[in-house]
Amino acid sequence: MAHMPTNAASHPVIMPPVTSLAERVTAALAARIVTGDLAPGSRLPEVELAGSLGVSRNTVREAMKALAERGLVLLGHNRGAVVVSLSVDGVRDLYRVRRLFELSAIDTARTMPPESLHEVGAAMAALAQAVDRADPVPIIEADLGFHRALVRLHGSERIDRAFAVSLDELRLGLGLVDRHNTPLAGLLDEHRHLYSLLIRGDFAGCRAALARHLDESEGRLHDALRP
Amino acid sequence: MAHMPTNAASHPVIMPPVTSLAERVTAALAARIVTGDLAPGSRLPEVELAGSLGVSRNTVREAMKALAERGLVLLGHNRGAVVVSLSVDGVRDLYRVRRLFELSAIDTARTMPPESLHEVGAAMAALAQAVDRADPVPIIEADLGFHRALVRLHGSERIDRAFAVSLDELRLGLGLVDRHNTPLAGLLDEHRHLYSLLIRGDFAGCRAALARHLDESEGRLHDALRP
DNA sequence: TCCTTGAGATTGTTGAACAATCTAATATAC
DNA sequence: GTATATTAGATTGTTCAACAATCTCAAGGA
Repeated sequence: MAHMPTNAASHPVIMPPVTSLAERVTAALAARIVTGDLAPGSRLPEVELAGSLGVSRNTVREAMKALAERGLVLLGHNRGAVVVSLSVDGVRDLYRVRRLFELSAIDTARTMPPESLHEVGAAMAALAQAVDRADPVPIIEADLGFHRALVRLHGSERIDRAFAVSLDELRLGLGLVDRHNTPLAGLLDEHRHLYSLLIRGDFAGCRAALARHLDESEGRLHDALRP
Repeated sequence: MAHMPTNAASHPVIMPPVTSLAERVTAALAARIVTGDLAPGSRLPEVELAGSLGVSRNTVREAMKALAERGLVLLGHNRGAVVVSLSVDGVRDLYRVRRLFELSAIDTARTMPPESLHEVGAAMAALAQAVDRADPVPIIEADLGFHRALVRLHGSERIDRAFAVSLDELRLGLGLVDRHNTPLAGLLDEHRHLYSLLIRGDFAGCRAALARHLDESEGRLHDALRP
């Protein structure tokens, strides 16, 4: 029983070896939020969730705190948690963050050995595969994965963490956009273009293309927020 | 009793109107950590803290989670919380974050009306005043305040929040540096120089000077970590 | 119409309890 | 004597039940 080989060495830090119950609840609620199962503006009563999830109210409470840190719910004193609803200002702010993290990442690639880009390449391949299957959720995930790979070029664990927070909010937004008007082929081509510019070493071109890509993405999100 | 004018309008969002107990515990522990009262590497037993603070273990637990999010303690499954000890790599990473947030902030100032810089000016004045009183803790606070004001030029609430996380860790580090070798006058002059370049509109010069400032600051921190 | 005044619901916080896990000292085997 | 097992104690993870504080909202009175 106790001789099971710990795969910590072979699998450095992919999935946390032990996930606390609160973390799993956090993940479950986060998933329901980003898929729209829990609509923006919904209240999240602790007792009800505790009952339906089969965990204690304290555990739900811990999850709420975590979700609030990730920007997925708003917490008010004695007012409970509410699923965030992206505002126009919020989207604008979110894309300020994206531009800061992603455009600067391209700059860091200038002084890096080409093999540092392999993670971006892997993310690119994953995106192509996801688009091929035409399943919306994995596509969103792969899209975000590509941009996360870009930000990883910074080589900073703290920058990754900070960007991850915004990624959660962004995931929430992309769920609204790609439901109806999905320019799938265009999406794949755009990312392929960004990647080719990057590995070709045309950093200025890549930066400009990425800036355009973000502008358009922000525009689509604003449109999806309008009705 | 109920007619007390709510000063929410006159005092927008300075201090949270109601601070939950867990938040106050978090603040208290954070203060003890950054002042060195709780040394790096110290374990933080929940029951002991709950007893000494006169709160329940659950509340301490919530505070731990919050401190972990702010990077002030490390949390391990079934292993409790430990005060972080800044490593050489950690400092290097921390300054990557500072460069990303602060240098880019100067760039945003290019396209902003000059009056947007008044917050930086206020922070500058506060720093001068703190240095005048020669009290170490307020000086550190004012130093950080200046750089936070810089980052605020982004005009992004999310960027502010992300930077605030790093500020907590940085505060921890600066507490180590400024204890013994305090080039007080130099510190004030450097910041005055940065500010004058900024309001003069010499953005390229300011960017370069800030880069140097950060390099030196990082160097001092690495030296303080050596013994 | 506006303000008060409730009752009901929800959150904030506590205390105690038990299971799971870690830590370290002890005992055992070689 | 060193190394491995074993055990006991301490600490954390999680749950439950209760009470106080606060919010919400509807009913009633000025």
